[in-house]
Amino acid sequence: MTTIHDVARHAGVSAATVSRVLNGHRTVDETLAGRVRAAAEQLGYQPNILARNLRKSQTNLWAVIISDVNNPFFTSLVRGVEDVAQQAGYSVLLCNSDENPDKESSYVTAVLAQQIAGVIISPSTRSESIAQLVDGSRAVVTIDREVSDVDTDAVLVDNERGAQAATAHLIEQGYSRIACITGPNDVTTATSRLRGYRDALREAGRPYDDDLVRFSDFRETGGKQAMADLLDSGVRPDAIFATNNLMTVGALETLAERGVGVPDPIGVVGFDELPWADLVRPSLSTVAQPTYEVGRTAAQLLLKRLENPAEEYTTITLSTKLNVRDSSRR
Amino acid sequence: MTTIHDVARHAGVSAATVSRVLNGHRTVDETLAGRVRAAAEQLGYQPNILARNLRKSQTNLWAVIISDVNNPFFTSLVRGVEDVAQQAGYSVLLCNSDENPDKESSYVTAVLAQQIAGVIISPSTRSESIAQLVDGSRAVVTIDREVSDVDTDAVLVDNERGAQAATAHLIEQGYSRIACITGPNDVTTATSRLRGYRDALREAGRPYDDDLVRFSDFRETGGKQAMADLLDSGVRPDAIFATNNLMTVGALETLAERGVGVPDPIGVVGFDELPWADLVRPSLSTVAQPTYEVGRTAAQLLLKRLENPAEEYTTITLSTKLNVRDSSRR
DNA sequence: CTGTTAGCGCTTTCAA
DNA sequence: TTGAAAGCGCTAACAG
Repeated sequence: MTTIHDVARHAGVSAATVSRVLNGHRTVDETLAGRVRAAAEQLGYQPNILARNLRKSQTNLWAVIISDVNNPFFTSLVRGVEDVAQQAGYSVLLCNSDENPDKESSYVTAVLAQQIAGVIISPSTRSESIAQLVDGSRAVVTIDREVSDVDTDAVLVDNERGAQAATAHLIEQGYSRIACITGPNDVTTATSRLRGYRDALREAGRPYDDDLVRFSDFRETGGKQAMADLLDSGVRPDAIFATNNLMTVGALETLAERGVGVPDPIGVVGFDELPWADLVRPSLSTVAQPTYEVGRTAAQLLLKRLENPAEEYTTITLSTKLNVRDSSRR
Repeated sequence: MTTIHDVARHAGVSAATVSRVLNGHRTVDETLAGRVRAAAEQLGYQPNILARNLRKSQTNLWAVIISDVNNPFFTSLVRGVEDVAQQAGYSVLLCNSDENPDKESSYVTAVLAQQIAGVIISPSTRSESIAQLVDGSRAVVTIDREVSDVDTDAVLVDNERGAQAATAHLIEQGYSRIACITGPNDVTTATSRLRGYRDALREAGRPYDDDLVRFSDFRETGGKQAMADLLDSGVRPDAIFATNNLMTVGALETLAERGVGVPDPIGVVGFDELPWADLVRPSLSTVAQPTYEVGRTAAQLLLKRLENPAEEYTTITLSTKLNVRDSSRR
């Protein structure tokens, strides 16, 4: 293995100069710099990243902490992060927290121990982990969910507007008893989307009825149960707005099992695009989030933060897009 | 930050002894060991992983090099790897090669430079990258595709049997002009699955007709085009066996666009399970691969290899499962 | 602008 | 069984 000293000897300079040239630090005489670059090239020199890491007490790694790579919402987000990271010379560590605060916290500990440069995290409900990261002076960007108590850069999506558009669309299609299956009420995405739903009802002069709302868990089984419950409880909804992709799937399962027709008698719109929304019959109306863009944007914020740790924190909110398909059109 | 020396001083021993105790090396007097552990506990000592990495010229990182996290086939595989890795104290770097040998090779270079401990890779067609990894004496496990020339541990799936079962099922359902849309003929998964298709025809005493076979690219657009081509070319297939998930989606798109009914007049079976196979109408018959298990198994092989680099190479072949649903039942 | 020097914190010979 | 000491390869403070 060729080291920086080999290059130095070969170029007739000191190791420090080689380091300066290769890292673009300070100004180095062009003649020397040329000799160094030539020597490095000739010897096929590859800097030892581990040594650099130790010296700088920092790795060239990012961690992305999400609840589950199996959720298509996250895969394309991860993809967006990775594309930016790679270009900037960082590698991406993948951490699945499974919405489990303990698992999340154990990853945070690992991140701190590994001296990861930066973290992009979709936080679970507790904010301690985030605080821990910020205290450990890691660059942190939160995505998807808002965190109170702790200041960080953040990339969010306009959940309220998205939910409002979805609900307004159902109203406009003539549905009158629109139910909402949302997530846990301590998760901001769940409450924002519920708020959008309520706003749309109010704007249309429709009553808001608690009986038509179910707080579930953002999981498939939860959506399935909530849907069954809505059908069984006698509230007779004629449309469903489900606030994430997994619960939408669950709701559809119940409807299919019971032989209830979509969009008639029951219309469906789900939050989150699904790769197969166009393929199902009827095709599924969704509120699409720009997931790849969320990942890209978060990565860019992280990059900025690493370059300039003192800068003001930024929150970027991206827009959703309502994709009207057959499941809500009658 | 507390270092190993702090612990040593606090326990009244040398740093070397602390290291030995904490790594379980050699035999250390139980009294001293106890003092060391107590001191470490008390000071909240966390070993500096970066220093250890440098010293050992190796990280506690694994890389998973796949073509694209957006493909559900890979997400659950990655999940399987991560679950094992985390338990064993490794972290997982995610690398999307996009089936692009250059990108793959650039990741391999990065892996070598980062001194990653082990690599799990779904190799593109060229085997140079694998050779490079093996030469660089990284522990390597290949998955999904067979690699000639280079010896590694491997986890495969019984593609031939899976394809055969799918085709036999179509025959049994009374389809007589069964087409096959397969991948590039330099990719082993494509050729194995085609072989299975052919075997099934032969066993049933059916003719094998080149005109009913299309070599495509394992992508959605490729499957879409191949399907269109089959419909337009006058060969009049009455069933389709598509050899991966993305091409199955493409084929279904063409069928939907043209208003061709499934399973009548055309039956469809796809290789690879899809999370929504049950949700589409008609539900989609698939050859399911145990993707999570593939990931788990690969990770376990990697672990073994790291423990004992000299061991014989193993290839583990897992079985597929035919999930018969409505798209192939008439 | 360049070189010397001093570590980063750990593991692992080597000698006791 | 234990400790002293060396050094992994790099960067950055300092001196020239």
